[in-house]
Amino acid sequence: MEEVHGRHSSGWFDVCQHRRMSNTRSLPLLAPESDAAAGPCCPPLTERPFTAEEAETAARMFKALGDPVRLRLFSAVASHEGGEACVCDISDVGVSQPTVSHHLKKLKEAGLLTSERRGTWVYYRVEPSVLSAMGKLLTVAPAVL
Amino acid sequence: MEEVHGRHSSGWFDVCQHRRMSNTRSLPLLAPESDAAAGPCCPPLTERPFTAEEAETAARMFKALGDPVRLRLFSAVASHEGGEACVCDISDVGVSQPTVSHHLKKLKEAGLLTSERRGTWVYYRVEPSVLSAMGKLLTVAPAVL
DNA sequence: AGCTTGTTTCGACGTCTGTCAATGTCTTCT
DNA sequence: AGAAGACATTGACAGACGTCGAAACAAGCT
Repeated sequence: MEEVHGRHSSGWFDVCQHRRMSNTRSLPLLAPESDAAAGPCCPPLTERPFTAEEAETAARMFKALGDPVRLRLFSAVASHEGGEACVCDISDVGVSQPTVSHHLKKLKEAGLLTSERRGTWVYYRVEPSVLSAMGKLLTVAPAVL
Repeated sequence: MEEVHGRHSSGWFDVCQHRRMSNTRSLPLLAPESDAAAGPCCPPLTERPFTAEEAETAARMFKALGDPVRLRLFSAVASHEGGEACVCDISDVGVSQPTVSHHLKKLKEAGLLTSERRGTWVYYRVEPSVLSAMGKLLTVAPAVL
């Protein structure tokens, strides 16, 4: 058996790689649909003091990324080819597999990831609108001072 | 007694307002100095999977902003004129004064704020290098997919 | 049908976190 | 010196959180 890369049994990896190009749909960058956490949440942090509601919303996203394991998982998904990854490809973060699942669920609840089951595997994708929203949040206004 | 805005005794508020315009210095937007938590911590989230160390570092910052009260405090400081504010000007976030102090300490420990005592009051400033570092973190690479 | 593999859910445990009242420290004013 | 105001620290407590093993669920394979 040619052991390719670690603790997984042979066979499933190529399948994962093979399935990779099945979604060429462009992600809805600014589609404000039903999802609550996503979308146009808040102004830049430096523009004006946040209201209680804005802070509640934005803090949810920051909190989701405030755990090292979650951050690694999120980064792994975000940097994966096609912008998606199956759990088996990213669960090498030093914690048990149920814990990985728990964190992925948290990221999903925070609106940062979406999941889809295709056959045996579950694929996670980043929600790009949220990413850009958070980027805007941290935009330092050029000529504020 | 003219109850102005809640649970604070009268008198100190207007004094704070008066002190407010005493600093017109422009903030060093990209001064990379000695501070440990700040500076070049991590690549963009979408570039490659974070290592354990990178995740640990970046998660600390996200975690610090992962609380609504802290986020309001940080936003209040960041959006204040001159980029700094005394505690008395931003402590109207619905929690007790010790709790405000506790959160400001957390933000300071995370490297997001610095504090300086001037006379009776303590002024908090944002650490701009950290802000821009977090902004870069959330940069979505243009042509990744 | 049974077995195997990938993933989620459940239940429990210890730790961390946000909150407050009470107290302490530092500074200014009288 | 004494009093008062601004802010920090301490101690305590309830709730949230991260973690795991065990069990459940889902899909493919023999």
